[in-house]
Amino acid sequence: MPELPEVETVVNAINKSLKSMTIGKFIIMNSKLRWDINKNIPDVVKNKNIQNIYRRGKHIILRLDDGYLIIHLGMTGIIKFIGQMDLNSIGKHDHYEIHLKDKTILRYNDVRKFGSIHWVKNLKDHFLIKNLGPEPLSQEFDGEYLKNKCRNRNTAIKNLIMNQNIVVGVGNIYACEALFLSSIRPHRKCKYVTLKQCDELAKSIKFVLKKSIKSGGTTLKDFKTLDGTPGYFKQKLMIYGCDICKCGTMVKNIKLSGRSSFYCSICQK
DNA sequence: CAGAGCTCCTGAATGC
DNA sequence: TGCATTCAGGAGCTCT
Repeated sequence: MPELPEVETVVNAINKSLKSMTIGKFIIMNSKLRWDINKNIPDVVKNKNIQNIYRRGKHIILRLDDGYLIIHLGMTGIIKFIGQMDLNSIGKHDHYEIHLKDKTILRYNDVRKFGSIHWVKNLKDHFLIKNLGPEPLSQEFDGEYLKNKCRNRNTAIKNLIMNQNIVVGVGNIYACEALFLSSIRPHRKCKYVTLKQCDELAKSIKFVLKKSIKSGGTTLKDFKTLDGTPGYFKQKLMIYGCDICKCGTMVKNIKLSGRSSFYCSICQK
């Protein structure tokens, strides 16, 4: 499931092939995603140059001459390079293709249809972008920032760090891992989390994300050479999906806002 | 406003 | 073997 590191990996993987290239055509095979793909996109992006490709939170942003494409991978979205020969075999879950003038073809596949693509003139005002919190790897995001957001809040700390309006890019897995590393229980109420703990938590979030980006980088090669095989990096997770903590205690799994939340009742307070 | 729960979707895993 | 049920999860939306 794509969280920030996976999106970063994808952006890195497609950056070289797309930057400064021109879109030849955009083909919609199946417009049904989280939001229906706007039928105007093929016309609007035709012959446009891709000036820049970058990540904002979990969104992939393609900056074109006069607007932006905002791509979200949802849960199961995959962008792969395909060859001319693959054009004949359109899979059940293939949704759209971007054909560049130089014959490079990108195809978007999404089994669960939680992903999306939007065309927008003004990025900052778009509803998916305008309320996003700071990037977790930025200086702005630190213990003090977190502590301020925690004040007077009754919700669980795990909900807070997964809230994209507070900080972007932290999904369920990394939230669990970061809380484990900073010895805080996922259901601890925000208002009871101390500044010291917020410090630890902010550091842990940066740590797990950086580590994953690094190991995501190793799948970058696979991503390209294997021609689209999903490059989910396999990282050793300390707590998510584990049965037993490194301390020997049984790992607990509770539901928070419908999400599986793994923690160790001994190591986390 | 804050926060909990619902919802979209499909395939894998589990139950009888 | 096979049908039915449960679950996973990003995040906007609805309701309290």
